[in-house]
Amino acid sequence: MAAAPVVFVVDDDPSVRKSLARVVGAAGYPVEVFASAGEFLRRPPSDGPCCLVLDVRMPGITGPELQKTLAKAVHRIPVVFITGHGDVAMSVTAMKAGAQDFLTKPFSRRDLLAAIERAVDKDARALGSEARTAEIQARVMTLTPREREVFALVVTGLLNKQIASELGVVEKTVKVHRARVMEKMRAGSVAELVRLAGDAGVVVAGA
Amino acid sequence: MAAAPVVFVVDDDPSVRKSLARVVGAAGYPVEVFASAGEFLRRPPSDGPCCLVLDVRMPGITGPELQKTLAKAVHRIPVVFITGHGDVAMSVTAMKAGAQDFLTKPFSRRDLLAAIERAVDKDARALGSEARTAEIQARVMTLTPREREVFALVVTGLLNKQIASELGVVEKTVKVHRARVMEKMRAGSVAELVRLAGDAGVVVAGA
DNA sequence: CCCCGAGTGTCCCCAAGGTCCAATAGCCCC
DNA sequence: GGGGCTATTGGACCTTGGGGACACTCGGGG
Repeated sequence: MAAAPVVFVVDDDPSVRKSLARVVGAAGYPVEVFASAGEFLRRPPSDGPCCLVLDVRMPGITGPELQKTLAKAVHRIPVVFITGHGDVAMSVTAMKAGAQDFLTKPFSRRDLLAAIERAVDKDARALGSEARTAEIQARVMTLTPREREVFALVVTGLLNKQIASELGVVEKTVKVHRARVMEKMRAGSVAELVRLAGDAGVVVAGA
Repeated sequence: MAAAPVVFVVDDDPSVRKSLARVVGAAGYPVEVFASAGEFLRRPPSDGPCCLVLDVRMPGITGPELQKTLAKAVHRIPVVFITGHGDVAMSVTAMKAGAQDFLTKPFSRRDLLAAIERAVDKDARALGSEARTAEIQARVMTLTPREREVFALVVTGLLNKQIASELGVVEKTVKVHRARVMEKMRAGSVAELVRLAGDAGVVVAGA
């Protein structure tokens, strides 16, 4: 059922594009090639697992610039750099910026495919946890403002009466909100609720 | 109160060692220099924040080999590589293995000190969360086997009676163990307990 | 005017947790 | 071998906290 991971190739050299598309395609990946960073950016973001094989030196937007642009957008996508004229400083910068790999030509297709597999695996995992987080966030969105407040206080471990005085209401009211929170968040227990809050990226204040 | 971050330097070239020690020392870091990886490994592991400035090419154990050795041991320490003859493949391998930075000679002292600061900051943060995890693990160690079982089942959100039937005992017994768990783990609420379990690295099964 | 978010009250039930007490089994030390 | 200690188990009793059911109020927006 899992969508096949897509490999995007961005390189200004037509012969390199063709060669890469052939090698990667032969390994069983759907491939999409782009002649420039701008062309790639105009493409709607992928929703499935994917990775980006990116040339460093290109006219217009360069590889590292594209990497930076993608990082600034939410656009999570693992990058495998390829280059003919790499230097150490460039590779280190790219790796520190989160690149998955950095290959210098000539590289073996084994190395390339290994890098792609690593990148694609990583993306699939990231996608999974991201989907989970999004699902939880969606549930949080269904909460009313007041319910959200109660939610936050419940997961810190406060008693209903403490939450009540914190919010300046009576305990009964807290119970009502609390019950709605449990229902909307689909949590069967406080333990589950706490774990949901954690996975939603919420860092509890009063630790 | 925080112990000053220590910078370890491992380089086989005496003049490089001397020069590095001077530059790093002038920046205010306590410095310890070693002429070989083996010499560094004989040193008792640092307990405070630190980082390792490591030459790549050395007779005997090389820089990357030392990095690998340290990674295999629990020995968390950020590595900043320096080298005179770096190539891209080497730098990429080192970065993928978790190096913080990879500088090629000649590098400015600004670059070196920036890399060291980054590395040391990272280590300080890692040290903090590690200390917290260790503290929690220590509390878990004070639990009896039975208490640990109850602990695990409580953080999954089960009711006392469910835990009881799971363990083949009556509810009362579970309450007793549960109370001891809360006390020994110093948790004031189930929410806190769940967060402690998470921070202890425990992944709950029945998610 | 009706719906929704928010707040509140009253009963009632069940879950959690504490107190006092007690028994059994394994272990270490003298 | 006896005494003390810990882990584990269990019972009776009581208090507090959590949560469901049902009813009612109030203000704002469509």
